[in-house]
Parts: sequence; structure tokens; C-alpha cells
Amino acid sequence: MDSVAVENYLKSIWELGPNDVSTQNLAQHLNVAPASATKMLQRLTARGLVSHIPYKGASLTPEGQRKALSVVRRHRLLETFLAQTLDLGREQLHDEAERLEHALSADLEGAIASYLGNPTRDPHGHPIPGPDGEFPTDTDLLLSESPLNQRLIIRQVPDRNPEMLAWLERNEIFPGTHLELISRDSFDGGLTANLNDKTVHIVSSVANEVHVSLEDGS
Amino acid sequence: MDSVAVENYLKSIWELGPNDVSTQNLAQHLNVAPASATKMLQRLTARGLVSHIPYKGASLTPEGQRKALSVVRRHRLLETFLAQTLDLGREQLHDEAERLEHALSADLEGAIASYLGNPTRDPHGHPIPGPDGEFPTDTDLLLSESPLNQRLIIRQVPDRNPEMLAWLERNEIFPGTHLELISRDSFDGGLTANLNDKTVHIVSSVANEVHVSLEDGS
DNA sequence: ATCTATTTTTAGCCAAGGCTAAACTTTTTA
DNA sequence: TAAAAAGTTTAGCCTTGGCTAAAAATAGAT
Repeated sequence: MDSVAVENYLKSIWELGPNDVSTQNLAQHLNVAPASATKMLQRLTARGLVSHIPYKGASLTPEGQRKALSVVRRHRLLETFLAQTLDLGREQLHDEAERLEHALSADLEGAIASYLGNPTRDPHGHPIPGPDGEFPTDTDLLLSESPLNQRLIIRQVPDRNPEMLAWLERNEIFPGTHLELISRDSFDGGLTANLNDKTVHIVSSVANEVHVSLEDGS
Repeated sequence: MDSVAVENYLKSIWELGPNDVSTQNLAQHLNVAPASATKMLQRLTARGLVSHIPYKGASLTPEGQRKALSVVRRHRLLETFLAQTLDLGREQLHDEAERLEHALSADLEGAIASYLGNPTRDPHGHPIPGPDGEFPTDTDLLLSESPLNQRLIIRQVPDRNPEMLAWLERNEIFPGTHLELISRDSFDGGLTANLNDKTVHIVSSVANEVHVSLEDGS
């Protein structure tokens, strides 16, 4: 059994990947000192879960990737389960799942998955990896790179930024919302969109975290 | 925040109490070496959660008791929640809750409790402590000490002994089951009971773990 | 091409929570 | 009541996963 710390490192490397992840980046993401991250990367490399090239960066081995995706699967299943049974706000879900994910047995994971009908998306729209570590191919577009004047559907919103999530929620932007981009500011990448007959301005930091699909695409 | 280990020690001392708990007893219950238990008892005493008299035994301080009951509350709420939403066997519940209990935030605990309507018993019939550490007074009788020839109702079955639980399940003995004791073997304390028109023999080790109430009592 | 700033790693420290072996109490038994 | 047995604690060690400060490597600027 992997410790909570090991699971969190693997998950973070996956989230920051798939390119080589820098020590600093990883340390910041996990709220630890860079020296701590270095040490852990060495341990994970020794265990064959990570390949770390000193002064270069780290990435997951196939084995490490499998384990990372298992954590992600548990996280997303838990978010879905909690959203469905209790009704917690989308902001609360992330934090709770973050703790519980490390305590979920394979059996319970299975029971939850089949209770939910083996969902492929969590409440934020994020794809849920399969039980054997397959990651569903994700054809969603970044909102920041989507075409103007086409009907779009929101597919994914971020889960680890409560302020951004609250803003999105206030503007009724969540998976399933329909919208159409009106204009894109060429200087700062800000967007103007039409959504439920209202006009919203979406700053680029937000547009980079939201995924959409074209209304006719699958 | 208390570590998983600290929470487990407190819970075990509570489960083995309220009399002074011996080092050996505690160590066995937690599957650690006696020396490890001694060291932890010293740390817990320093933190004011336990009062440990060397060579005598250990007991919980009021503060320690509050924390222990908080773990027990989380455990039993989780068992109830999992039993209600997924349908897991009674044997599986214990192990899953055992892991999850340490990862349950106060918020989620509250959400689960109110979703369940603030239950006072878990699926094994064990009383669920209140949010402020009150332990409901438990007037149930031990089956081994119950009178003969009276209609009884099963109230509590053990949760940490899968074999015993499976035997009980096979004989349809779980909270809510009605039965009547026919005779008690004065030598080994074994019981003969009438239950759903069948006669069952209940060995004393089982009768010591099952709680009942009289059919007319509350 | 060198000097400086940034990033990364190493070295050495700490606390938690395990372990075993040895020492010390307490209890039991002869 | 003394010797043996059982239980408990101490001493010393280990791993994990943090930290800081110092050293080393890389990247950037002059």
C-alpha cells in the first residue's frame, strides 16, 4: 500500500505533466519545500514509479502513471458519489474527495462505481479513468481556443480553485451550459460571450481552465 | 489535527475501557508491539489525552474521551451511510469505515448525519455518539445475561468479528430479530433459543457479544 | 565568455511511529 | 517468602516525510 504522501506526489506529477515536471513546480503544488520534493522524487525513482533526471525534471513511469490514475479515479468517483447522495456545493466536493481518496479500498471503489453506473465524468466534467488505468480520450477544446460565433457547450470546469469556481457558478457556467463566443480581445485574450441571453466577460485565466465542445460534436 | 495513529489509539482505549487498559491488551488490539504502545501512551499522556500510570494501565482523560467518541461517531455514521446508499454486507462495512473515519471532515460528518436524519444506531445496532461527544445511555442487556422464556429483540451485534457476524447472519440474528431463550447450560453458558420457529444453539462467546432488549421495554 | 541569478540538490536535523533486545516491576507459584 | 514467569518499560535503532542552510548546477545577462 502506498502512503498518502506517495499517492499525492504521483497525482501531482500527473496533474502537472505529461511534460517533465520541475522540482519547484511540484513542490509548490504540494506545499512542501523543494528539498523535500527532491528527496521524494529520488525515493519514487528507486521504487520505479517515477523517472527523475537530476536538474532536468521528473515524469511518471508506466507503473507510476497507473497508480496516479488510480488516485484520480478514486477522487473523481468520490466527487460524483458525494454530489449525488449528499448535496454539497461543487466547491466543497474537491476538498472532501482529496482526503477520502486515500482511504478508499478497491472493493468500495467498485461498489461506488457500479452504484453510479460507471460514470465517465465527475461533477466538474473531468473524465474518470477506468479501473485499469485507461484514460478516456478527451476531445474537448479549451474555451480560450474555441471559435467565435458557434454554439458551444461547457464540458469541464476546474475543481481546485474555489474562487474561480464560485465565479463560474455565479455566472451559471458549469458542465452543460450553452454559450457562444462573441469576441476575443487580441491583447489579453479576454472573451465576451453570450450565455442565457446575458453577456459575460471571461478573463483569459478562466478561459484557460474551462473546456467546451461544439454543440453538434459528440 | 490528530494523526491516524493517535485516533486509533484513543478509539482502542475507549473500546477496551472504561477500566484501566493494560499495555498488552492495547498492543494486541492495535497489532503493534507492547513497547510501541508504551511509547504512544507516554506521548498521549504528555498531550493530556490519556492518563497512564506506569505498570498500572491507561485511561482516557475527558479530552481524550471526547476525541475517541468523535472517532466512534464518524465510524458509525459512515457504516450507516454506506449501508444505506451502497448495499454492502454487514461484514464489509466495518473495514471500510475503519479507514474512512480518519478522513472525514466535520462538514462532511454533519452533512452525512443530517442526510441520515441524525440516526442514533448504526447497522449493527451500536449507539452513535452525538456531535458533542455525548454517549447515548445504553440500557440493552447482554444476551448471555437475559432471562429465559421472555420475548426478546436483538439490538446489537458485534462488528469486528467477521466469522461471528457471518454465523449470526446465517442464523438470521441481527438487529430487530425476535427470539426467546429456552434454556441455559449451567456449565458452559451456552444457550438454546427459539427464533423464527427454529431452535438455535448459541455458544457463550457469541451470547457475550449480542445485546437485546425485552419486547415490551423501549 | 564570464558573472550573476535562479533552480536544484546535498547535508544534516527533527518528530512520529514502528521494531527488538535488555532491564525492570509485578504477579504467581512453589 | 523466594524464585520464576509474565508484563512493562527503557534504550537504541529504523523509515518516512518534513524542514533549513549550504553547495552545486543551470540559465540568463552583460
